[in-house]
Amino acid sequence: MMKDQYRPREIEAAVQGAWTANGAFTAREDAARPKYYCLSMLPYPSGKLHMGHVRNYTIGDVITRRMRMRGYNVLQPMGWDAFGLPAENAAMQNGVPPAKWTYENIAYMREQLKALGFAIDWERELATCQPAYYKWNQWFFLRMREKGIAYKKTGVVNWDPVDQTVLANEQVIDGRGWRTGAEVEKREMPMYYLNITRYADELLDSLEGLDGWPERVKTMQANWIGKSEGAEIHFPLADNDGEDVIKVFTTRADTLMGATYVAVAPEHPLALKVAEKNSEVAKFIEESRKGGTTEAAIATQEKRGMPLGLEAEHPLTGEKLPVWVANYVLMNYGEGAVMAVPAHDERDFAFANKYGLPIRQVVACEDYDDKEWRDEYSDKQRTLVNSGKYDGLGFEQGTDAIAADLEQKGLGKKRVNFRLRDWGISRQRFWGCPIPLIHCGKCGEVAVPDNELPVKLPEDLVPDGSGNPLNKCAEFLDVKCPQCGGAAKRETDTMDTFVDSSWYFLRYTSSDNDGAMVDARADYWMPVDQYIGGIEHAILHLLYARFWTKVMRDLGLVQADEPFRNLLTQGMVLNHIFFRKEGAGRIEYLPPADVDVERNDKGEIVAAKRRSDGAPVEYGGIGTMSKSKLNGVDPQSMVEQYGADATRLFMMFAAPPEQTLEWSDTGIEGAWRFLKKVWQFAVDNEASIRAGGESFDWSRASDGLRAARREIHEALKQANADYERKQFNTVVSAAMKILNALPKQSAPEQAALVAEGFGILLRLLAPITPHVAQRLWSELGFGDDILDAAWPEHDEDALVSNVIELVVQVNGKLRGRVAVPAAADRAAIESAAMSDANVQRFVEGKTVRKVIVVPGKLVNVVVA
RNA sequence: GCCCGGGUGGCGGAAUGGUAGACGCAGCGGACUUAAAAUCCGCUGGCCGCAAGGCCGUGCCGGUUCGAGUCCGGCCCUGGGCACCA
Repeated sequence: MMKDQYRPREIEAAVQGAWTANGAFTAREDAARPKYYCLSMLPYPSGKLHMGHVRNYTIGDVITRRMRMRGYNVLQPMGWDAFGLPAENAAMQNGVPPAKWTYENIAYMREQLKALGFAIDWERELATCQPAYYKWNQWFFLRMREKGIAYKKTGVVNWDPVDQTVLANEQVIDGRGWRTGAEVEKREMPMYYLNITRYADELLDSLEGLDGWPERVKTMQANWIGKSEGAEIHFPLADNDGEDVIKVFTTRADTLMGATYVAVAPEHPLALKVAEKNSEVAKFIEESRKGGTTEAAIATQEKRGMPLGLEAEHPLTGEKLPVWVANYVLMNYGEGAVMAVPAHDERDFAFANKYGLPIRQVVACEDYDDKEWRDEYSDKQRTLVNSGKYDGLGFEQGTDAIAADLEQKGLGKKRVNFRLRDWGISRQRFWGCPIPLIHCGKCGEVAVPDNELPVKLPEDLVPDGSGNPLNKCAEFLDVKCPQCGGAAKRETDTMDTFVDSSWYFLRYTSSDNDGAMVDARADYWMPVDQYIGGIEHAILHLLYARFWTKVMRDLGLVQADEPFRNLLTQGMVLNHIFFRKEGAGRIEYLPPADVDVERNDKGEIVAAKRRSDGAPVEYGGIGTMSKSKLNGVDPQSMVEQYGADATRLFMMFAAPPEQTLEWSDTGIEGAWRFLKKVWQFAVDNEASIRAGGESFDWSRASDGLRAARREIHEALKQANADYERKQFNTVVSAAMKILNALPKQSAPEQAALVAEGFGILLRLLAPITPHVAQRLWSELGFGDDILDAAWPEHDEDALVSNVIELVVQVNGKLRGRVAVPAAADRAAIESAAMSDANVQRFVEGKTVRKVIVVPGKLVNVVVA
């Protein structure tokens, strides 16, 4: 007998226990079955799960479980992105080593994931801070170093003064550190780079083949790579000690004959050299360096510059052109210098007008006015004028001809330029993967031999906030040089944590292999069939992972060209925000749970009060759940209150996966209520369900039974289509429709309907609410294990009806409904439609022009 | 400025060019209860109407079509990405 009450905690614990006991989610390579690798982005072990995690992993779990029921050999692994700054910060606060903090968080969050019932193969679990994992970061870094893909370069780097570390360009947002928000400073520092630009073309071109990726993610990557075709042009310097040529990049080489000056960036070596002797220039450089780097500042910043007192030769005419330093030239794009063609470039135009530099029109435009810019001046569809032998040529011909002449003189050539920079991976941080190098006074920089890997990070050090503690750790620092045996020092820089997450999906396939980074099992599982994660990783992580996979391919480690076949970027989880204004402009946020809300007739929030004392509270609208705004909802308390199934169900029902999701307390209660109804239905109809399992001849069933069955199969058909396009909210709707279509208290003659319908319902729900589905499935005698139950498909015969209702329109407006036999021919349908009284009213006295019949749907009578 | 999304009831959201608002939440009414909770039943886009039914309605303006939330053109608002990119 079934228990009367739906008790999720009891059910979920028991079902999860059974899964663990029989290793239900252990994945084995099996050539006989089609494989499916379903992967969610691994979490950072910050302490506890948040709702974004729950959403992410529920989406992945739903896909995983459904594919398994459809007969696929499915792998869903899990791991921890375990290196990074928060562990260091927590260590400083609590005086606990980052390792301890991290491993404790992992242990806690692992239990949370298990309590949510995800079908994860825990045998493959990894944490990127484990030596067994990062050993291969180091090993592969050395391979890349041998190939020149990893190389050392001193460069200007972004220095975050708060975190005391170097940031990648990608980690600088509006001139501020992406974590700290502190204004970034420039520093020179030797560091290691990965030559991702070598792969820029392939990374761009193979985007096209990624049909399973959202278009916008591909666009963002393409923009980031930023390929532009043009030419490199050299402007010889007339007389200058040292530098002999200014290199520029341009996409408009055809307009070279219109160049009237050359401009370099404030950070350009030439400008810096002049600044040594010219305090005016030095002052200008200093000012433009601190001139705001924020978006708004750049957009409104005036174009400013000053002459350097140098002259460069035009590469074709030899004409002497003044060299300027200008704040609108960017050091980190192209060559940090431009040839200025004021007549045909809007920025040069403004600059030339401001400083009275010459403007020379070289592209045909009628009524050219050198005081007022018009967009047609930079139109590539026009032909060259005032350009000597190049006159009359178009953009492409002109570019080709000029590039050919430049090449002959050794002063330029066609070239492709990328916005993408090489990836600087050195970090002056402790809690990261050590870069496996040794500095020897005699031998220089020496690689740690493979058989001495991994270079282990001491797990007992506690950073104190004054830089990297490895620099003070003799045990780590002092080593013998692998080449000469003399005293030497270890490199103390660690790798960017994006390195760790650039290949973890490959390690899952071979996580128990101590002797190799990956083995043949990688080629069984790769590529990942479905990857799920936040849109915030659309550029960096996904680009790095694609790059890393291609390098591994080129070093013969894997066959895959691309790591992720299908990508789903889930939307954020939002909640209401409430706050109070304290004195001195301070804002105090309040958790929504502590606030009582007053709504107007339209349901809009008009007032809010703190529950404890009734003090008024301001409503801040809806925003992403965040620690600072205190509007997060703890998944743990939801699971305790409503169960994992209800939590998962609400997450899937509240919005389609890619859209933002608004948290709703009443919404999760609705999900909970639905599961209670499902349970109650099983209790009330147990006998029918057990009795109805025999095969049944539906062709002899009553109209009522067949109508109910039709509803169920229509909902099933819709659910399957929606599962296929990953619109899980309407899958849940379909499940609700099925429950609504079933008789609440079934009579004996309804047994077959109830048994079939409820069996369909349980299997539709199994991926979303696996515990309750499993319990009811086995309890009601459908089978032992719903995990491997056959996925339900609708019965086409069930959709057939003897009588169908057609909508009748007159001139496209709904005027009536008529029931006709399914077999009715066109004439019969038309006459039935015309005989409807209301339709008659609108047709009377008018001429019927034509009648459109859409089979099974509607009739539209066109009158005039 | 350029490139992507998105604008549908009180709310979350449904609708292969064919009944706009499925499913749920909230609200209202009723049943059960001493009462409350839970549960169950009904109503619920706006306006007019006793009703039958009618008119209006998917950001705005126009177009294509027998028929447009859906397709096309032009706007407005909004979210995101990129950006003095040469």
